[in-house]
Amino acid sequence: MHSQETHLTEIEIEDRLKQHGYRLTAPRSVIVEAVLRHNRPFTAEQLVAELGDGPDAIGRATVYRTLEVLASVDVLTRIVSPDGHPSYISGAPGHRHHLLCEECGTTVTFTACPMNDLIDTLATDTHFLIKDHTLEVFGICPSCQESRS
Amino acid sequence: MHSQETHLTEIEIEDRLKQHGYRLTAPRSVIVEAVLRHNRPFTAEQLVAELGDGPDAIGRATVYRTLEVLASVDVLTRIVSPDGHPSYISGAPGHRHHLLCEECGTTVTFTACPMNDLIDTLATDTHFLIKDHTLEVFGICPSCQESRS
DNA sequence: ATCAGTATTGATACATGGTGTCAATACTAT
DNA sequence: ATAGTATTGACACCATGTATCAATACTGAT
Ligand SMILES: [Mn+2]
Ligand SMILES: [Mn+2]
Ligand SMILES: [Zn+2]
Ligand SMILES: [Zn+2]
Repeated sequence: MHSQETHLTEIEIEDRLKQHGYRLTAPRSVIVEAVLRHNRPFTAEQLVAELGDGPDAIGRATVYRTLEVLASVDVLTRIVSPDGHPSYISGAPGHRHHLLCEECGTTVTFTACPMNDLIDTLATDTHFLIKDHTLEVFGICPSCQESRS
Repeated sequence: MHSQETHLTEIEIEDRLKQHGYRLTAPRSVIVEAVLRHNRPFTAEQLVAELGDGPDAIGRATVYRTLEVLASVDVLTRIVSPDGHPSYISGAPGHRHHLLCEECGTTVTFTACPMNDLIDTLATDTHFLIKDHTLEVFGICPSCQESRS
């Protein structure tokens, strides 16, 4: 099966931060909660807008830094769309790719990676040392297909 | 074979522009020549720096617009690296992907696309209408591997 | 519980990369 | 040669992200 609904809980994520040597702070908790409220890709600016106002406002820089941290700990994937606008998708740690709806942002995560064979071929053919790859798939989700016709 | 050295000539590119209804202008010719001088990924700003000075300086906006045009005509691939910085790679039109050296930018273009099978599976599994995909591979080229040890 | 050391925060200023406007100019088809 | 329109480029502007740095808040050790 491709789809994979598993998300870590807030506590699991905060443990993970600690395990990686990060401190547990109030702003980070707030950001983690906000991240978990999203089940679609969101931008850093969206989060800034959500959290950057009111009495316990969180600074723009902190939001950006924390998103980086969460990505480095692998509970967040930073995905750069072809038009160059980066967005974040939360999910369980591990190698994963995404199928995104271009209209509404609905995301299907899949862990099947078709690259393994190709990588071997490329390595022997080119003598490159392969380190990494990006792979994202774009389309229209069933619901958006309907509301089109 | 994966590697594919084919590049269009300046004249072929300009014909292609005409065929797509674009006018042939002096700035565009200059930009096409500049693009063809690069055999590695380059950024828009690099080109602005190369062409934005001197007597026949080309405006920043024109450089950006022309790169867009060339990409839309498929003689240029705009590739957004994971850190979000876009760069351009010239090449012959058609479906293609790239293997890039993270150190020196050396690029191997390949037309073998491992996505076809996966796309079918994803489509039947998720009922998405698949439109597009991005796939880029990163590594270290043989020459840069040597100069490391 | 207190403390010292240090990671983190957030205000601010700055940098980068890219876009919208619009009058002037240059193509191109006729 | 001309008319019509695509293109140019100066300019101002915006959006996204980063460096700095003094103030604050964690954390582990005592
Ligand atoms: Mn993969
Ligand atoms: Mn492909
Ligand atoms: Zn949709
Ligand atoms: Zn290299």
